[in-house]
Formats: sequence, structure tokens, C-alpha cells
Amino acid sequence: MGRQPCCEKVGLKRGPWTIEEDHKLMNFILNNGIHCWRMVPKLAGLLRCGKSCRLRWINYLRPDLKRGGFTEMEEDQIIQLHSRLGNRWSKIASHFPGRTDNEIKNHWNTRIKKRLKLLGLDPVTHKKVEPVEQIDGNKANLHSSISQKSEENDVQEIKCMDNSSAGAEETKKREEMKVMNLDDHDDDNAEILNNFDMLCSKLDMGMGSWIEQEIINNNDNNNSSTSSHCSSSSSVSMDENYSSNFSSKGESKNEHDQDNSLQQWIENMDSILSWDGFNALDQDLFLL
DNA sequence: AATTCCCTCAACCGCCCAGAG
DNA sequence: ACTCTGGGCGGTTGAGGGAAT
Repeated sequence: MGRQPCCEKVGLKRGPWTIEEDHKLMNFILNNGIHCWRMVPKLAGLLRCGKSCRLRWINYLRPDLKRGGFTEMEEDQIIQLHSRLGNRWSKIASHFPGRTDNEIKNHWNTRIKKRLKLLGLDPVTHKKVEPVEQIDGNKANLHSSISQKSEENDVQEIKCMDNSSAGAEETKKREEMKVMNLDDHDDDNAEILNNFDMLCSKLDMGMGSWIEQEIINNNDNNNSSTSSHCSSSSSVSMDENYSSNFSSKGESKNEHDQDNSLQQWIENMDSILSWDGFNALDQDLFLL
């Protein structure tokens, strides 16, 4: 007997999310937090499966998401982590705050895999692929040119990331990455703020108007105590961190205050959401 | 300009695991 | 010990868009 579906799928909407649906989900989560995904669509007035809502939030709507393409350094780090962790995308993603496992998985499948293959490396084992039987001249030439290129250029760089060759050089490189990550911290936050602003614009909310709406909603909800069913420690709410700053300031709030408060909220989000297993133990393992 | 091909990535599916009863 | 349930994860799919023909 198979497992029962996670929810009643009859009558539920599937496929791409509309702006209106995004709006509803975002409003609901920011107002009430996340307690039970199964209940989210019902309470938010969405004809979606709870899983679908979770995925949409985690992969697209979360304000602390870092958008944009992967840098070469990030790619290298992904390769390095993949060589140690395999296809454990959530573990890999935990080393990239603001990136989702889905995003990394997609990037791996569409870009990095090809890059490794071009370099003559097996994406699974991260080891150099043995020359295949030569079928014709063209293929042989192609293969030799790829091999030559890989030996001359990037193979050394990737090889040193391989588990077996972990040594002083790798440690040094990791230390460098660590330092660079720290240096980039402010830029990352600025980027997240910028991305969130873009998301709000896309949802036709606008940071200012959205914030004002949140204040109105929160004022409305404070009395009815919507968080009563979402009182777990893992719930995410703007009540304390965000809107409180504005509600006391009334109409005199300015953009700077908004940025500061939003940034504070984003920082809190990191700890509240715990970044899907981004724990100290794992971090220590990575830095070893 | 029309068509085909290819790539990207959002979204879904099904399985696994942990916790509650 | 067992079942049920929700959350999480990894694999896969397919729509949409850009590039090539």
C-alpha cells in the first residue's frame, strides 16, 4: 500500500505561480510565520499544496535569497564540496547563505557538469576520465585537445580540490575563501536588500508601500493574535523585528530606517530559518 | 520571418526520515 | 513496536526564451 498524498490534490492549482499567489503567500508568511506548511495554503487562501507553498517560499520568495549568477569562486567551492559530499545539495547549499539547494543543483546539472566534462573530469568521481577507444580521427583530435587544454589550464586548480589531494595548499585556499567571504559580507547584504527591493517591485508592492501594508496588517492582526496557531520557535514573523520599528515612527520613516530594519530582519531570518542545516558542526567540518 | 534546436530553471514527484501518538 | 503525518531532499520534467538555421 503506497503512501497517502501529502494533501488532497483534487481541485488544487499547479504550474507557475502568479503574482497574486506570490503576494498572498508572502503576506501570509510575513504576518503569521511558518508553523505548518499543510495549513499555509488554506489559511492564506491559496489553491496550492502545502509542499508547493514551501518550495515557492524557499526557492523564490524568501527575502534573504541571493539572486544572480554564480561567481567563479562559488562554482569552484561547489565543485570542492561536491567532491566531498556528493549530490547532497542541501548540505552543499548550507555553505552558501542566500542560495538554495535547487539553485545549486540546477547550476551543477546545467553548467558545472559540462565544465568538468570539458576539462576531461568525471563529474561524479571528480577524477580524470580515462581515454575512450579512438573511433575516428576527429574524435581523437578533439579528445587530445581537450586533454591538453585541461592539463595546461584548469585541471590543476580542480585537482587540488579533490579529497585525496587535500593539503596545505587547499587549507590556504580555504582560508583565503573564508577571508574573502568575510570581506564580501556587506556586499552580500546590500545585494540581498537590493534583490528584495526588486522582488517587491515585481510583486507590485514596492518596499515602502509593502512595509506600510505590513504595518496595517500587523496592527489589525495584533488584536486578533494570528500567531496563536503559529507560536513555535521556528516561526518567522516580522512582528517584533520589523514593523515595530516603523509603527512607532509613523509617517516619518525614511528609506534608511527601512533598510536598517529590513537588514536586521534578514539577519534574524538567517538564524530563525537556520539555513536548512547550516550548523556549526558542518561549518567546522568545512573549515578543517 | 518562421522554424527548429538547445539551454535554463521553476516546479513537481516520490521517497526517506523523524517525531508524535 | 507500529502507524501516521509533515517536512525535507534529490531526481526529473517541461515551459519558456534565446540562439541558430
